Amino acid sequence: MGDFRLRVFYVVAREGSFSRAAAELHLSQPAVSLQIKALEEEYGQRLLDRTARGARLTAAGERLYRQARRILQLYQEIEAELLSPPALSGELRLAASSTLANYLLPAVLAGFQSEWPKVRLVLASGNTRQVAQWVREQAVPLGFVEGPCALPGLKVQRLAQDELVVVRGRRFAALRTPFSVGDFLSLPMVMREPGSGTREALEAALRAAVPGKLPQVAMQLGSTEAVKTAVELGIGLAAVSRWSVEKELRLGTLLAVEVQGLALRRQLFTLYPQGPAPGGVAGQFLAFLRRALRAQRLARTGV
Amino acid sequence: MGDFRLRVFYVVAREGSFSRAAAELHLSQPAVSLQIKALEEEYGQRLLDRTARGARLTAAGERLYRQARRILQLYQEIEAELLSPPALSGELRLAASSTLANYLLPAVLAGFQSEWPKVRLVLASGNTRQVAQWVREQAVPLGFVEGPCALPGLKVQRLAQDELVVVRGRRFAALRTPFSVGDFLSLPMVMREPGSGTREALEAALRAAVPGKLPQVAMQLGSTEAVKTAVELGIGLAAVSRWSVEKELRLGTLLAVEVQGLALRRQLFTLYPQGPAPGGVAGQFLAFLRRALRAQRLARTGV
DNA sequence: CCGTCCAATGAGGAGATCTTATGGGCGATT
DNA sequence: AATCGCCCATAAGATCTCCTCATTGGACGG
Repeated sequence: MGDFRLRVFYVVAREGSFSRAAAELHLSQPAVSLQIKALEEEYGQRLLDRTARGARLTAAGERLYRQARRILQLYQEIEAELLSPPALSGELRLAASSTLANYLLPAVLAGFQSEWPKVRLVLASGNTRQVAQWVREQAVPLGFVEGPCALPGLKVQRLAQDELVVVRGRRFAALRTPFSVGDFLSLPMVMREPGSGTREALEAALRAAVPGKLPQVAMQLGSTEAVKTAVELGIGLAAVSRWSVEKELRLGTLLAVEVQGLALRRQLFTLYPQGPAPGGVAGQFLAFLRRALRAQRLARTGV
Repeated sequence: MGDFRLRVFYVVAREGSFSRAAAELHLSQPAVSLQIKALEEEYGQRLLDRTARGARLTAAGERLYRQARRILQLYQEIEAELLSPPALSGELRLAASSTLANYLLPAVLAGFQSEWPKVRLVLASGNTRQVAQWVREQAVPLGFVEGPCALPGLKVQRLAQDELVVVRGRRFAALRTPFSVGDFLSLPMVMREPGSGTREALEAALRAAVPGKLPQVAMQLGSTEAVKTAVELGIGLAAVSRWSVEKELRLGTLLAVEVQGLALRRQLFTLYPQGPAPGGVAGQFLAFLRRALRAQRLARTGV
């Protein structure tokens, strides 16, 4: 990705506006201000003239801008050279636990596929323990899971953040909003089976908020799709990954419910066998995935 | 300074060794390992082959190395263009409190002078309050102080870290080393006058460690040079900036004493009038100073 | 086979950077 | 002329990155 600070400057200069640049870079406007300020302090001179209608380059800024373009171009060349090695091909076997396999990875796989059409992709899904096992046995070079997972011979690395969102059906009576954790615990829940990453994350968050209390499980189902349907039918509430209910939230068949004081975030991890980070196709895929996740932070849809 | 991560890679590649690169960059060896690892993960491939006797570039690493050289050269061009604007000239008036004015700034002023011979430099020294006053009245565009300092209309910015070191004369009986804070408090001290940045820093550190107790002042003197002389003569101990006793420590006329549990670090600040950071000659000087400080972190001599 | 050198790993902490919330200034609008 | 709106600066707080210290693991050379 190269030199972030320089990229920020470049975009601000090109757009002639701090806030437009912030939007384009998926940053807040103050963050952009700070980056520019740091750059100006590094060089000891004003690079941009702030006006009421945006920003214009100073003479020094003009000089920097010209060089910045050249540098950023070189970074692009690097990406082109390093990320498109001589026609990657072969088979890439991956393993992922349910939410990742169903909602996050498919889009990424599609993008990867279109960039390297010669690679045959195979995605297995299983629970966290299975995925870890497969990776440790080297059945797959790379695995993705939704919960903490430590096994000897296994390297675990944080990949992204996922946000769980509590949803209700349209007709499910909304108490006063926002809910307290207490309200929440008094309502019937639809849940996945114990051991599912989503369920464990919810229970961990509840333990942290109100030790010793567990939610009332009105119904237990084996897949997120089934859970969503049950919630749509008004059986109860559920906590699911924001990724899995994007469409339903847009359609309005499910409604997000805010529960105060409940930190429903969890980490997503990537697994690979102990030793150096995977290279070859697997390495390329991981790098591709990381770039996709970074780009996707735009959507503010978790991550 | 450009893209630090790329520079680290470049040096490792050129040196063929993580640890030699670490030494050259004034970093620890693990820090270099982590930078390289991050780069390798970003591109999804191994860039360096680790051997028992160092590291060699892989094919991908070679490609990156070539581009890295070009990019780093462009950064140098930027510095050359932006940091040498059309023959800076005129007068630069600065103000600094005692330790800075006596021990840190002179070398930096000399360097700046030789880079911009046309600039006439004037350095005033005074205590923290005076310096702040001068800056606020715009008598100088830039001031440097050794202690916290908040005044309306004044912008304060952390500049560097300074380490105070406790010293004793050769013949001063050393108790068992290392000292405890209690031992330390029972010994006679040579000190600057109250209000001096050094003294305030020492007293603040003691307050933090042993509330309510103050050191025994055997002698109070008006300058650091006088303090040093008194300590050399065995009057007592003193806490002084490491910068001010570099020579004496090397000569062995003063000896550093470790006092356990006493955090004798303080921050150095730069002051300028509220508003945009100073530009022109003052801005250039500040940028020059920051680069000098960064480079000097090599000496491990505080900063 | 052991000593030595080099890089990797883990724990802990300091610093950098982002976010939200808020203020101030200039132009445009009425 | 006063007000509204847009844009950038600042402040406070939280997070996360990155560095250092200490230690482990591996390979080469004696």
